[in-house]
Amino acid sequence: MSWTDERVELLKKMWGEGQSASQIAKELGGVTRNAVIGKVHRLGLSNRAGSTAPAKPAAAKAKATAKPKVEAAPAPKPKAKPAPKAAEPAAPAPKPSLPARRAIIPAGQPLPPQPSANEIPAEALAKVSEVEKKAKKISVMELTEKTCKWPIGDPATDDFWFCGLPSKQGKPYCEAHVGVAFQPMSSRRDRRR
DNA sequence: CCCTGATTCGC
DNA sequence: GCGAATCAGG
Repeated sequence: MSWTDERVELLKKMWGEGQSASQIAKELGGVTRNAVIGKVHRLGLSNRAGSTAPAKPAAAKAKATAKPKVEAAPAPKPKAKPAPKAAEPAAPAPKPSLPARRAIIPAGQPLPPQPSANEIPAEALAKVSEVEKKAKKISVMELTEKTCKWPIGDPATDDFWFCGLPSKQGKPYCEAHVGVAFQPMSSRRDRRR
């Protein structure tokens, strides 16, 4: 597969939305997450909201197979960029408004079934109860792709908030809530594949 | 062990 | 330019 204009566009879009490289790769198909990341770098858009490693002072890593690359030109090059990360002119947004990053909550994920019906393993429910005690109680505004979107309380009252705990990979909920949210599928027999 | 992005370097 | 291999961190 090659990086057609459309594919690059989708890449930019998804990356901008905070999608992970693997997710983007999966969506695009025919490419690995490495390819996506590589492309991202080449496109100049690399940093976005805090990622896995927030503090990375771009340390010069001397690897094992260190190539005796004779660069280090003593001549003061104006375009040398050994400097720590600074603002990158890569995205000269002519639009002063619209924050570059918007925590868009895609409605793609299945909405949480209200924790009422369904017979969910007592353990799972217990776990949820426990989790809800230490939930971050975040508001809808604070939801991101990485926060558990499990609603707690009555939406019609003030006693309503979202779990907010770190959601599990790809899932919209945290560990505990994933347990009760995605369990209903076949409790007895019916074993797929 | 799962994941994440970052970087390098042969192609 | 591309991306697998590798690195480094959560």
